[in-house]
Amino acid sequence: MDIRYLEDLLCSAPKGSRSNAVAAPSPKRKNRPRGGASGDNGGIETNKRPWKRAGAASGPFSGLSLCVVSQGSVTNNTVGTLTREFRDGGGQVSTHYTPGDTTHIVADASLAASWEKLDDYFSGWDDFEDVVDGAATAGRGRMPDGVPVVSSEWMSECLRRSEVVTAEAYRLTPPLHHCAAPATVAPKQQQRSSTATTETNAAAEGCSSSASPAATGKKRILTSGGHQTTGGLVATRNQRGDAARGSPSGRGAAARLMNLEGEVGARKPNVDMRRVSQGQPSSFWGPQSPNKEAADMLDGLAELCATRGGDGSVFNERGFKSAAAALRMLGTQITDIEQLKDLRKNDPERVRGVGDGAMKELTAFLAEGKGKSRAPVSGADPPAPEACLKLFQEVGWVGAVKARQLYDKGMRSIEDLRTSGRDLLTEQMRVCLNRHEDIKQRMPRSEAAEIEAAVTKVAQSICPGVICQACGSYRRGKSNCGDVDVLIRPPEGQEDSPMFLELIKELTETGFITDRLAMPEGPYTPGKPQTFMGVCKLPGEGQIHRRLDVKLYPTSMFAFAVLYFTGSGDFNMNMRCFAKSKGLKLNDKGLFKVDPFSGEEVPNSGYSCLREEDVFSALGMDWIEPKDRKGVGPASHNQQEALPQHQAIPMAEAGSYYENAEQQMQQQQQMMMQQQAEVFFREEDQVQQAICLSRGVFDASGGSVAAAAAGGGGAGAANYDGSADPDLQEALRRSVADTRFAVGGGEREVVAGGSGSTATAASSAEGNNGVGTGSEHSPVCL
DNA sequence: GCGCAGCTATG
DNA sequence: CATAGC
DNA sequence: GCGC
Ligand SMILES: O=c1ccn([C@H]2C[C@H](O)[C@@H](COP(=O)(O)OP(=O)(O)OP(=O)(O)O)O2)c(=O)[nH]1
Ligand SMILES: [Mg+2]
Repeated sequence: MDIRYLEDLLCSAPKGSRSNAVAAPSPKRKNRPRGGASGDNGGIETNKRPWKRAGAASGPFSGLSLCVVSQGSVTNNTVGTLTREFRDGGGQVSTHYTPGDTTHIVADASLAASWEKLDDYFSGWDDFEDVVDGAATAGRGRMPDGVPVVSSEWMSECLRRSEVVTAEAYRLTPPLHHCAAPATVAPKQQQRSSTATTETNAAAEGCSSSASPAATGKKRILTSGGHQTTGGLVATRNQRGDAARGSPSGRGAAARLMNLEGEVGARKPNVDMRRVSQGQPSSFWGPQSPNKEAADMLDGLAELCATRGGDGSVFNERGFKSAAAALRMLGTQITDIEQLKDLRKNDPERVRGVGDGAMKELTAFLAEGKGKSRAPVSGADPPAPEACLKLFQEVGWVGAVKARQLYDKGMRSIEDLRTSGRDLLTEQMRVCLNRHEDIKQRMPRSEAAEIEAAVTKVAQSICPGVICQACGSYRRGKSNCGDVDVLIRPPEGQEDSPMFLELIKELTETGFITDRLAMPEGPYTPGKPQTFMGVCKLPGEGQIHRRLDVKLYPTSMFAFAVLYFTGSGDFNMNMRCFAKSKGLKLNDKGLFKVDPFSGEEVPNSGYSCLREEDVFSALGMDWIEPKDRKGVGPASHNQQEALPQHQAIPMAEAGSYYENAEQQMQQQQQMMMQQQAEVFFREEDQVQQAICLSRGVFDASGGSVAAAAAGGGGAGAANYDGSADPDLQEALRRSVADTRFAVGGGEREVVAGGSGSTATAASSAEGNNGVGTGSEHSPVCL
């Protein structure tokens, strides 16, 4: 792939004459593959060191005195975590720079990328005096000399190897011809318009931190609004490597756990178990990864793949994205392709996602003097074709193919489409074109709430007892939403009412719904989910059109539907992949067994889950808050032993397959227990624990790997051979504990029954009112 | 060389 | 079936 | 395109 395409794409400026041509970037991004981790920022990173409880002062780090320069709450971010670990290892860590004493300065993510910033940091220290417990008054003005300034990766590495690693490789490079410090936002005011093009999780107060114990105490975060680049430090190449790759001889419970994990890891290197929802590594370094430019370049290529479309483009897009994400995760700046080659050879884990394709692009990129912005080639009069394609695709329902057709017919701008292209478009495209200026904007969260309420009101008037819930980015707590995704559940027993069509009709007649993009097909079948997609507008002056999706599901599917519709898309992909690796199929209607021979869904094998939580449990997963449902990296990165990648198992090999499965069972069970224990004991998992406890779930799981699982809905279950079935399935279910999700306390109260069976006593009545699942918005146990 | 989530509506 | 979107 |  030629980089010049990218240049064309990126550099073509908005045309003066043609008002609508090549406009500002729009949020629209469709038809993507699974994302290689996008830009979310997540939570709490955890990690344990073997010497944890060992007496301090004599660890591997005695004699070191670090000055940690961090932005955000140090106690809460990962630097904080690293700090504690480091102290446990005998090192000294403070936020003060003490000439003559300080041996290393550690800069956190937010400061690592720019020397100037770091310098500012030292001069502006006063502003940060509430960081930790010190009126930090350090070397004002200039950067101290002689003391190495390193990225926090250095700390991670030291901790990982439990020895003092040379600082060289982690030194932050001073000269740094200053890669774009783009009108850098002062750390203090990071406010952003609520209708920005990027969503943040800034319902933060409401739904996030509630559970982070360390946060409560003293420090408040610097930024007022949500989004702090929370010094959210992590042991970058996160824990997995650290833990499994068994560090030194461990002691203590924690260490034991880790070693056990290591054993498992011996067979399956990737037993991270903790990641997933939480820390979103890709943005770990925030908007200022040392490799931002290179990563952006790769992301640009990804985008380019998408706009050009074609066979496999979806996967190309994903590929570039994951390479970009990997690069962003690197704490050290790559200035020479050789550095990457080394990493790929010596520490492949850290650069997972960067393959030959990306290497090729990076070679070219680095060669041509990175800082130097790529030739501002185009921007010329004939708009770059790619730019046009991209522009057209910002209109709903116009994809790569249609965009090219339009281009071939001479269209060059939105305006062209409006004046002479209308009859080239489908009805859906016409609607989206009409409303384009409105629809392309994201709406503030509050407006999404109003829209939800508007729908709810009418729905309830038509069908008392109905439940409506906005899902999607709204339920994930985002501060702005691209559309509103409303889910509807009629009261049980009324699944056959025509309320859905009535609702749409009513909303249309009142003028709330202005356009229809898609409606359920044909003759309507009771008990079947129904979907409306369209455009709506709240009454009143100054309101603009918004995309609205409404879906109705019967009660038996509702939990699955909520899970699906809450997303994120990446999260769904990962979770479904995980389910698949266990021989199951998860979709918006249920969780089913899959016949390993045919690859088909086993009839009547659906698990009965009335609440979202039941679905997590059924998969052996710990609950994940909606706000944390981000999905980490492509599932392919975790695929390692995902059993039959899905090909049906040939009859001939069935025997050995079963044997294998059976064998695995024992050790798998053990593994399960370990994990349970891990979750139970690991203090960093207080969050999860708290949630579990509050849900009254823990009692049910006390080690009992029991129950559940078993034959799905008796009937159609084992139709490919009753023999080893439940066991096989059990084995399948347990066999893959991959890194996508923390696999926790067994099956708990879920029951795998025929789809009909009203799931077991839905244990805790409250269920959802834990931390911010958006419970305040959820009228029902989800 | 294979698989990459799983599904719906439109034309 | 291909395309686009959730 | 990436991992296996
Ligand atoms: O490829 C996809 C796209 C979406 N979804 C699910 C998850 C997603 O959260 C939900 C709603 O889709 P939407 O496109 O509205 O995404 P969102 O998460 O709500 O973000 P936005 O704020 O852009 O609407 O549908 C998927 O499972 N797969
Ligand atoms: Mg949405």
